[in-house]
Amino acid sequence: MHAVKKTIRTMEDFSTFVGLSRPTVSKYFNDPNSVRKKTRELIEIAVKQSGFRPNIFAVNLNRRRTNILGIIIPNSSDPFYTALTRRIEGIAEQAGYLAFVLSSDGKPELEERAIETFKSMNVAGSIIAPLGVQSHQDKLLKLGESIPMIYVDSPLDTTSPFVGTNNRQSFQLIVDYLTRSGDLPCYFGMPAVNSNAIERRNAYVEAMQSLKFQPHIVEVEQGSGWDFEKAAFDATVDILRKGGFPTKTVLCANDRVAFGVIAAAFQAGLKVGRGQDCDLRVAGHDDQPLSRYMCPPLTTVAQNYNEIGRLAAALLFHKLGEHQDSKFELPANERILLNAEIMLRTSA
Amino acid sequence: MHAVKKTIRTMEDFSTFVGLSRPTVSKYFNDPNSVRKKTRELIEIAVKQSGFRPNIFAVNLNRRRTNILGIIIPNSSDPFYTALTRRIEGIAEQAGYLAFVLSSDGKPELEERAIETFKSMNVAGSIIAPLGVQSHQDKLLKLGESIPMIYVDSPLDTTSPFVGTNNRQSFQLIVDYLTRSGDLPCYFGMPAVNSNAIERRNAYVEAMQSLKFQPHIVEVEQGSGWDFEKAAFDATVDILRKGGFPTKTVLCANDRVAFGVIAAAFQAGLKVGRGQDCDLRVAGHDDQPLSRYMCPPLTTVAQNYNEIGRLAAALLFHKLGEHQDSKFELPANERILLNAEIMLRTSA
DNA sequence: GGTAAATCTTTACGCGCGACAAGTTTTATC
DNA sequence: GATAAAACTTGTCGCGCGTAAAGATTTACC
Repeated sequence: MHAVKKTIRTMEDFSTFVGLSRPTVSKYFNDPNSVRKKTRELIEIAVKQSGFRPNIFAVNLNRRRTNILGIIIPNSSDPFYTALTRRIEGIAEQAGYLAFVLSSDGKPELEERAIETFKSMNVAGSIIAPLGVQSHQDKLLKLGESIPMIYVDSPLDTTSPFVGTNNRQSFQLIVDYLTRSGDLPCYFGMPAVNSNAIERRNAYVEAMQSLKFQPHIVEVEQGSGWDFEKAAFDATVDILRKGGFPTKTVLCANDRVAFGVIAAAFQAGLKVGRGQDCDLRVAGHDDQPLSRYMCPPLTTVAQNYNEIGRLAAALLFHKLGEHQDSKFELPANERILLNAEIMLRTSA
Repeated sequence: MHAVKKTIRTMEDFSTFVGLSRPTVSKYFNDPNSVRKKTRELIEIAVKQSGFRPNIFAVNLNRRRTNILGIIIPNSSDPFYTALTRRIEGIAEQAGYLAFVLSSDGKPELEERAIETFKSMNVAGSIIAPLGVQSHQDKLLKLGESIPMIYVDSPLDTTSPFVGTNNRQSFQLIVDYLTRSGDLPCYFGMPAVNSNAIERRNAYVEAMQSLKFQPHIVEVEQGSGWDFEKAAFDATVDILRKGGFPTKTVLCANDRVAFGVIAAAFQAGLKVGRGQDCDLRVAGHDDQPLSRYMCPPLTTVAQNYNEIGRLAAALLFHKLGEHQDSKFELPANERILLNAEIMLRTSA
């Protein structure tokens, strides 16, 4: 702390500082285990002292494969995607990769720009929550020819590697519960921002039919983008003015839709919940962080975003040929559907 | 679409494809206006056809200043920060910069890592929402010596460039309203994750005293990190069990705290709102996207995150010597406190 | 049409590091 | 202590592009 060294900028500077040759230091940064233990400790101490980190651009310019992972999510304000992202970021960092997150913000042109940015960065691999039918399928598939890509949340097509929630299972679960415990659920959709919108709708219908019940669908206005709460709120206000929902139980395509429905119901003076004195039951899907703090706490189905993130990363690393910890058991195939877990609270 | 050209990878390839020399093309990518209109159009057409983008690493390796901006936020799941981030990302992109967002996730060591990552990327400038007292002040200030840094949300110290909300004004506003319209507000704090925790507390006390009222502070348990809702929920459950709040109006340090309070009050059978039949008024601060969909809709003070983002970016670009649009009026000094706007809804 | 200015081309260097080859020193093994 | 293997050093090349200098060509203007 008393001697101010000449500023160490390059790996050259750093290597003379440590008293080693640059290639040796370079080897260390590429794989710490590729140098002798004594050398490794020497370098590690010097790193702490000097705070040196190799220049990211120089490292990745002249490398077969960069250490950058590209992540694209459709909405950066949705806690589900941010939580998923954080999980992947953490795993990536542990494996020595840097996760670069871009949001397509619901807009296909931004998704395209993100793809091009990743191309210009020569990312090693990519994890993408696509915009669905509006996605630049061709561009994504083309990028997928040169680098491994994993899709999450909603599949791009029927063949690309995918990790997400089994909507059929999750809706079976919640429909089962709702039909057993009260009024038949009608289904309140979400804007068709990705394939989940259609899939969940179908999953609901299927679940109802398997129980020999008549499905009831409440169509939500399209074109409202990712502001689910507002779309659902406005639609519910409208529905309540026109006589109410077809049944006294509303199963929403996701929690954010449920937030809008509950807010509108509350403001219309309706009491939401499963009590005797309640007017409406509302259930969601996803288990957002705030769902348990709703009034009433939202009954929903929890997507296992931790597992989705972990498996997507595992799948990606597998394709990158990374030797993972043995605890990272490899998924059997490349299309993984995780089961969801029902979260019984008091809204339904 | 019929002729498949030889794959264009480098700027060299691209320049022969366009029929220009590489330095000219290079000039174009650095500043499209530095080449003749005719040439510019030529290149632009070729870019569309080929989808070529210069390799980011090569570009930034040999440049006085990179085109990367580093952004650090303390919590990637908080809609306030993600909204702020999106705003900055958009402005950065328009100016030809790439915004790289990292989250310190409330942990000082992650904040330090983020700083080091940005150093190794040689970022042109940085916008940071610091962790406050726990921040690596020394590292941040040291980084600030070599590149321009702007702080947002909560100041690092008393001298560094800063853009944020004027807590004194905003709390004056809400305290004024609350005292005028009903019971005196007590103050429900937030975990001391940054300097806002202290500042807002003081702002409340000051506002109360200026009105000759006795301030009442409800201390919140520390050490709960960024899970504000849970901390507030648990604390409220405890408080209600022990006889309730000191007054019948609770002014929360932020909306997420208010969510927790409202949820706990609801589950305790209390009615929240400003009606005659209500047991408790609850007000927040920030105006989160979900606040208007709470039950009841949350009365709060809106931080102008759009302006915070815009001004932080403007300040940064100014320091980078970028010539901005004239509509970007330059802030007079480097510490900008924005006024907040009260959002009267029905919770208080 | 002549001249200067603007714009382009050609040529060359180097950013910081990965990668590889060839030579030298250290470590492990018996 | 001899021998081979492991680990290191020295030296060199090139990734794709920014940048600068010097010369060739085009444009603008009277």
